Amino acid sequence: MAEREAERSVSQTVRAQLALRELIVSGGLRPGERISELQAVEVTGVSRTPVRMALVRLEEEGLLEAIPSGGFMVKAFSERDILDSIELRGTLEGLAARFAAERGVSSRDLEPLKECLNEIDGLVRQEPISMEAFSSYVALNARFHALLAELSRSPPLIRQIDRASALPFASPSGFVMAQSALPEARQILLIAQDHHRVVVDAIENRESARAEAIMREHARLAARNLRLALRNRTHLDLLPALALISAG
Amino acid sequence: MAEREAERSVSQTVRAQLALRELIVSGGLRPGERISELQAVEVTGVSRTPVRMALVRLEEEGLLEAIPSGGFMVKAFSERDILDSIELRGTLEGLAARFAAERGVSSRDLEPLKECLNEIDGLVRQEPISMEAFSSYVALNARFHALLAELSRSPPLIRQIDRASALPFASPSGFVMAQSALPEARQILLIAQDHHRVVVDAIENRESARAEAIMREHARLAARNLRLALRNRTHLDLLPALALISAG
DNA sequence: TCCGGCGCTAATGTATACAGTCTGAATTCA
DNA sequence: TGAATTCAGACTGTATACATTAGCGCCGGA
Repeated sequence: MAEREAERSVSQTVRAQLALRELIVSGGLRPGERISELQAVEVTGVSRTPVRMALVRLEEEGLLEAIPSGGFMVKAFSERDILDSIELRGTLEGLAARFAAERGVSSRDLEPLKECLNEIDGLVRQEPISMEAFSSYVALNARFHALLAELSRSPPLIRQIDRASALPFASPSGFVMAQSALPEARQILLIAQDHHRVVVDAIENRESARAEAIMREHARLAARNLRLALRNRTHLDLLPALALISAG
Repeated sequence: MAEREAERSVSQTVRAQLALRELIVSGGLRPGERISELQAVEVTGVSRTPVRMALVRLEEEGLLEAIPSGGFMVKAFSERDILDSIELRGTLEGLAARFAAERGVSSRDLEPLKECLNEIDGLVRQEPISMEAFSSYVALNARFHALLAELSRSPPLIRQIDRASALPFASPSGFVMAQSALPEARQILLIAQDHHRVVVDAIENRESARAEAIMREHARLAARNLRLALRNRTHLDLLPALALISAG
């Protein structure tokens, strides 16, 4: 073993999990397609035991589905599933925002959030948003949402949001980048950024109801945009990617 | 192998998972206590491989926590964690109720819910509620909440509710039964049952906002009762049990 | 030609052997 | 006497061998 000397620090299980997740979200395996252990062994380069562990974790994560007769397949999501997931996440994040506002946060805690906001501002200011900028936006947006969840100071809620976010919003694939060329993209991003700003303001002023409402609205906007996007391009393959951009 | 001929139908992994979960929620292992694989092997009677799978699943489920240096320990929950979990579940169930109301359900779909309601009615009618009746109530209440989640027709949401419900509400242990003797128990059950009735009515009449609001209120009542109960008896060991009764 | 049964192959589920590492204690030196 | 270092034990992480089962194709009969 130890064929690859680099990055031997992390466990084989984690490496397998990352590799398989990447394979799934990048579209290397079609939804509904079976994923055999030996196949996974070849892909990841580790033994069957860590591969199995990774598969179990990915199942719990929601990316895989157990086949009754044994083994796993890539989980397939309907359009409705993804729309629901967006609203679900919005609801959870609304609760997180409410908790943050109710519990009260110091301005010191809000600092990272505001930094994030400013960085995003710098990105969306560009007129046609470059693919690189859009890529950065995706990362920053994820960071903002993660920070917001943390602000709730509720481990159970943070955990749940993590679970809810993991799935249909996973892939920063090529499809996503392609979306950045759309003329509406910048508009969506500007509105989403406005939502971000409002929620920070609401939390700062302890307006819990407003904080919760805006995050729900944020999700509703995302869902609406996804629905619109689906009118134009009906490739189901694009769903995860579209969900990502729509989730703003 | 096959030392126990009975129940060879289910896989070793599932058996191990059930046995270990029972061990944890029944209090056989204290929160924070480490659970070694060999120990688990002795308890479950299966080999290390299925035991490991079960441990990973239980970690993803939230009952266990990974120790950085390796292995797992029983997860410890603070009072705040449990209160948050109750509110979290209420929020998710509120969304489920809203989905059900928005999407519209046939009276045929509501039939099982109403049956459940009637059965609970029969139980709470008794003046001092017997331990057996209370035990039945716990089961029926869980059934009601599961049915409600199903009514949302949203697999992602159902899954999430399942996850949120699993944890601090797990153990139907002896402690729970002891609670049934409390004089306030019946009052709590009656109010909770009223909530149940209202949500079914709201869904039937497509009042989505009302359906959502009542489930949130339901959770808030539960949280308040738990807080009150904690004033009297401050044993942290009782938390899961108290959460269960308070979750009504 | 079609249907059914039988056998094979391959993949999963399980068990166990092996290696690396962390913990804890005991011993030794300052 | 205290602290540090080393050694031993155990436990996890990993790899692989074994068994069982499900799926699938082929062959034979109607």
